[in-house]
Amino acid sequence: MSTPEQPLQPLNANEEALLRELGRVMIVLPRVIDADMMREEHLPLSEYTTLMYLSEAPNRLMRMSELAATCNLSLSGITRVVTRLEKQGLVERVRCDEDARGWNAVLTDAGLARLEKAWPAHLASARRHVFDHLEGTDLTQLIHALRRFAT
Amino acid sequence: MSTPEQPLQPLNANEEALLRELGRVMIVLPRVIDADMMREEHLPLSEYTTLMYLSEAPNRLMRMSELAATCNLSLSGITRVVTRLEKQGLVERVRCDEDARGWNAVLTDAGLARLEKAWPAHLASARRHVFDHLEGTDLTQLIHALRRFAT
DNA sequence: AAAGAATGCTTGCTCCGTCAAGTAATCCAC
DNA sequence: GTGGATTACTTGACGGAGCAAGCATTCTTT
Repeated sequence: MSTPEQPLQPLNANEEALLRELGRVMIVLPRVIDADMMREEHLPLSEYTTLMYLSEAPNRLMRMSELAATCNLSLSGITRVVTRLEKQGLVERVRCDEDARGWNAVLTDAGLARLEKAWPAHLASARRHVFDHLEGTDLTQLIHALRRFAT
Repeated sequence: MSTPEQPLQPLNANEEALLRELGRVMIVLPRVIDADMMREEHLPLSEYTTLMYLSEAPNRLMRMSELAATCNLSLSGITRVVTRLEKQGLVERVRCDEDARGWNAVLTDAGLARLEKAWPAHLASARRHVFDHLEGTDLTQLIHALRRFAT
């Protein structure tokens, strides 16, 4: 390549290998976990995750925008997830007291029950695809690295 | 929960944290790298990856099914990527000599040039979102763990 | 050598998530 | 306190990726 360019060091062999594995995992892992959840619980991973974060919020309630950020979804994305969950009676939308522009998504009792029914499948999937392969890995170090990715 | 169930140990705090970070990275990392590639090169990550793997194949040529597996795409997914690349003149489809059902995707000279133009953007993105945050991480250990995920 | 099974790839359909534009409510300047 | 900007969320249009059905070719059996 003959064009002038910034001094970018190429990757070494280890970095190259990491990048390719990361590419694979990024694509495949969400797919297989979602497939597990669909097969065993007919609950997409996105909906499971949303229920999970809602269940941990005070009063099982979160503003839409807050929920979107927590779930790593766009605002329109969370609108659609919540609409689907609402149709199943698992969450409700209630207007926000202090700001009538805002909406809270609230986890219903049915939603909590659904989550409690579904979590073993999610846990099993996570074990199967992730934790069963972590022997000899320093978790703390790994978490620390992941936490800074894509920020 | 009162239903009988398999003895699933819940996750400890570290595992819980890892799972959530992994959830975030799986979702966000492909998105930001793709966004970088689009902004700087108008080349989606899926197309870049496809060109890259093709460039490394003998004769810059691969069977569709082989390419799909390598790129972690479904067969129909790779059909569509290759069709888009073909429209841009970056790859060609040529019938497979030894089996007329099969097709090879071949990287054209234009495709190779496109790849060489684009890779600095990809490398920079990978550095920015991944490698710049790996200080103090044992790469070999990490690669080894990732390689076994979702298999 | 002809018919039926299997293989390799493509196409039709659908889902899911993004972006951009739209709507409704609030904040701010004056 | 009224008009214009800003904010919170929703909706419409779009695109990417998967599955299942379809089409063409090859293999297998007799």
